[in-house]
Formats: sequence, C-alpha cells, structure tokens
Amino acid sequence: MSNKNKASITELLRASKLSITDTRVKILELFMNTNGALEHSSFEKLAGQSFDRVTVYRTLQTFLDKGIIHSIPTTDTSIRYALCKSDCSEHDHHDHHVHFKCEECGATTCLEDTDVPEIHLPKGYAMHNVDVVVSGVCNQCR
Amino acid sequence: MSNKNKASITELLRASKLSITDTRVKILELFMNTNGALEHSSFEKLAGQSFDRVTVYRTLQTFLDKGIIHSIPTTDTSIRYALCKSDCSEHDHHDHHVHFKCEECGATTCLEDTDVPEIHLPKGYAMHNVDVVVSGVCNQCR
DNA sequence: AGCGCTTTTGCAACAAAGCTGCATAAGTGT
DNA sequence: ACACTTATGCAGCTTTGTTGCAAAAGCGCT
Repeated sequence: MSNKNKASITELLRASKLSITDTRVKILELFMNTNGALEHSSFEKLAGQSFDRVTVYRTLQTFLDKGIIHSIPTTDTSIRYALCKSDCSEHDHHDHHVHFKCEECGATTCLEDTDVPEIHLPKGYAMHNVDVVVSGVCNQCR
Repeated sequence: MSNKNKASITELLRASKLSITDTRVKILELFMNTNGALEHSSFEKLAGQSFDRVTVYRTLQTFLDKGIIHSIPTTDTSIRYALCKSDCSEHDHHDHHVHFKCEECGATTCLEDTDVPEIHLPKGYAMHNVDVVVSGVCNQCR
C-alpha cells in the first residue's frame, strides 16, 4: 500500500464525515488492493482475526450508507461489496456499470467501461436503479 | 387452484422425470398462485408447518436443477426463485427477461415482455448468462 | 392389490451469516 | 489534556442453509 493510497483513504473518510479508525482504513485498503468485489468472509480471510465480525458488518453498512461502496446482487446467500467510483456520493449515486462474475475463479469484478444499456419498462413502472450481473469466464481464466 | 393447474403441475413434474409428491405439488401451486418471486421464508409463511424446512430447500434445489424455476440475484441475504417459462428446460435455459424489485411492496416480479438488451463485454470475456434486476416502484404501488 | 426397489421426507445436529444491546475503548474538537 | 461523541468488542441470539441417516412414500412390475 502506497502512501498515496493511504492519504486518499484518509481524505475519503474525512469527505464522508467519518472518523478515521484502524478498521475503516484497513477495510478500505483491502478494497483498493483487490480489483473486485468482496464478500464478508473475504475480510476474515484477508485481515485475519484482527477485528471483530460485528465491526466488519457495521463498517460495511456505514460505507454503504455514505455511498463509499455499493452492493452487488448475487444468487447465493452472501452479499458482495465493491468500491464506488469517485463520482458517487451519499445522495447522488450513479453506478451504471456492469458486474461480472467469473464461473472459473469465482471473482466478481466491476466492468467500469461497460455501460448498462437503457431499459424500457412497461407502463406504470418507475425505475430507480438497474443492476446487471453477467456470469461467464473472465479474461484471466481463459 | 383449478383442476387445470393441478393437471399441468403433474404434467410438468412428469416431464422433468420427477416423482409426484405432496411437497412438490404444493410448492408449484404456491408459485403458480403468486405472480412473482418467492424466497425461502415465503414458503413457511404460505404453507405453514406442513413440511420441513429441509424438504423445501431440497425441493427448490431439485427444481433449479431441472430448470423448472430460476433464481434471481438480490442484494440481501436471501435467494429468490421464480417459475421459468414453459420453454425452459434442464439443458436449454433461456431466461432473458428483466426482474423488477419494488421498493414499496418488496415484491420481485419477472417482466416477461421486457427483454434484456445486448451487452458488449470487453475483449477476453465470455458471456454465459445475464441477470438484470431493476429496482423502483411497480405499477401496483403508484 | 401387493411386493420390492428407489427416491423423498423428516429429524437432529451443525455451520455460516447477520443483528442487537451494552460496556469499554478510541477518535475528535476545543 | 479533557470532555464528549463515536466506534469497537463481546456475549448472545436469529435466520438461512447444509449434511447424515432412518423412516415413509412413490413407482414399476406382476
């Protein structure tokens, strides 16, 4: 982890009006070092026993509320989270990229450059958010 | 539940080479009576204690394997299931419609007539399946 | 209808994921 | 450095999902 990233983590937390704690810094470091989505169990594996399960849940929830991370829908029972791009915030959340889940390595990644196409709903439906999850084989696994 | 539906349930099970049991018939009835996706806890609410939790899990897994139902990704911890259209089967599964989750009533429905638009992945990615989940307010809740 | 064989079911026990309340610890502004 | 607020850790609990095994139900055959 470079000093540059450390500094930007501090900045990010401050911008969200969150106090800077070991847990939050560590979890954000993990997100930045991992190019992809993390589920809860990842944190225990990556960070060991260094902090309590409950703290991880609460930290993730806080980050969600502040728009620092977003959740990715899955067909299994765990919830995956990924860092939001810099132009997301608590009240203005635009997360219009495609999520890709690799069937080989299991990793879920955000394809930032793949736009979600426009979807036309039937009459009477109001659209707030669109999640697209593509499954297949990623460029690393072929 | 009409006799017509009862007959078609029997047919459906037979076509999938599954024996016809009370649990399977009852669960399929619940699917047919509910215009939308069901999560596990729904079955306990709708069917009461009439069968064991484990049986429900195993029945749903069997239906998934046979292509009778499909799972819908969610950002919460439970898995939702919906009936597949008649032209799905174990080996030829085409479930190219949009799923809609209403933020008011919480219901998840399949918008059979809303096609999933084509998505162009970056080079090196192979696409097997696309899931689209739109959240917003449904036509019933406005 | 009855018989044997296979498949399903129900039970018990377990594992993982997630939440809540409360006391302690750490961060923040002055 | 101090008081105040916020975050963490612990204990305990709920929900969700799984596995192994014995009993029960469904199915094909006569």
